[in-house]
Amino acid sequence: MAATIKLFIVDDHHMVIEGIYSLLQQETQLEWMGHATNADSCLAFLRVRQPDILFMDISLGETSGIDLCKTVKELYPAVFIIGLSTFNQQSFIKKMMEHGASGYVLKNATRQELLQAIETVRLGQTYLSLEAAQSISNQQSEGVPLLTRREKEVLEQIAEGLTNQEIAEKLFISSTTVDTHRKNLLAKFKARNVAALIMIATRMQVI
Amino acid sequence: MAATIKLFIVDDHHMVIEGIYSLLQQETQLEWMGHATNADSCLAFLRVRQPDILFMDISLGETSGIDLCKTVKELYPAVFIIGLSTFNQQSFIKKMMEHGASGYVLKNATRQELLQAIETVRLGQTYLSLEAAQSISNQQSEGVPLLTRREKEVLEQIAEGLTNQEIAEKLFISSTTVDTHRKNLLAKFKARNVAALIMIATRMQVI
DNA sequence: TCCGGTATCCTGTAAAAACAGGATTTTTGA
DNA sequence: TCAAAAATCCTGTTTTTACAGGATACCGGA
Repeated sequence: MAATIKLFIVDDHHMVIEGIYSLLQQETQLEWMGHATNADSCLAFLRVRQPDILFMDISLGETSGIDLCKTVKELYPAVFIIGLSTFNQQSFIKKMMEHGASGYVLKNATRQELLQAIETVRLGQTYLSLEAAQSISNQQSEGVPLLTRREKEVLEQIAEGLTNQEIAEKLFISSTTVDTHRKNLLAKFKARNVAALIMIATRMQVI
Repeated sequence: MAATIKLFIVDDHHMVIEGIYSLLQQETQLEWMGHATNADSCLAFLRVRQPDILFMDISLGETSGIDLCKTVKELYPAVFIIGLSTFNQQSFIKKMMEHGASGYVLKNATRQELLQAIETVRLGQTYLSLEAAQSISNQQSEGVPLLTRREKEVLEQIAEGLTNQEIAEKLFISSTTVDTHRKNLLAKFKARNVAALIMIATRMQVI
């Protein structure tokens, strides 16, 4: 690598901060600018200086990493963000990427993986750790049925626990119409009943 | 402290291992015996040598830290175990304690907290990190309801889309019993119906 | 030993969902 | 503009769930 790459990390777990420091401390081409343990102090730091790459935990106590990711990208588009998480939750990964993250590594990543992620992201490319990549490519889009606007609305209301009658009143349609949509939803998701429907839909991140 | 305290850590996240090493490396009265990234190699190590204190992650990939905790305590009652987790999940903490853990710290613990935990546990007392203690006392309010073994089984089957009758046959019980469990599940999760139940339960990562 | 929690089972009713098999109107994109 | 897709609405029947209000048996911990 040519120039020094400036890094910053925001994570509410000291062990993780120390761990990532420790794993990368020998790399002379990397410069640690510091760390923050919450969204506010991270933003406060960024107002003064910006790193090239920002490691960001997905769950920052109260504030979600997703939100912070969005904010940072709006204010400082040049900062590349790499998500950090112990969860291999594809929904989180997806949302972070949608909000401008450039990459994603799990906290059980090795030194090699971290370096690879930094390299890749710095070039403006996307890095997904192996497990994360698997997780994304596996389920998603494969087998996710295409829902109409109305079907999605009805599905959300069902998930809220409303009955057909209640949904009908809420959406100003007949309960038999709701029933039809329900029927179509079950067919599209190949679900036997509403329990399986909600289960499958949440797994597919439709709701 | 008088004698050297021997430590070992089992955690499947490199960052956490590096982090805890890093946080405690300056303490001369502490001796790191090493680390393991899974239950098997941890047990393999223990067959040869035993630490005074064993830091143990609650989620070790496939194997649960809960199980490992139990096994270790059966084989080596003299080893004090301190649970480690990013989750502030009261049920996990409780289970670990029930299975012989002497303490519990969250992964966002500071150096001081870790030292305090080690000190306390070494004396045979119980150490719960502040947040963990709060979490235990709070419990019900906004937390995940405590499910029994059977309720969890039934919940899983409901999520699969099985009817009461089918679940009954599968678990070799009466369908009215399944109905009772279902009733209790709805009450515990404060759900109006099965749709809301599955929604809430998945959100809480119970299923 | 006794108590509380768990698990089991029951009867009965009302409500809701699931299933079958339609039809009509509205929207929309090639 | 015209067909396809979407959204709307029926009438039924059957199955399942939700809810009410019980009872009994077992087991592990105080």
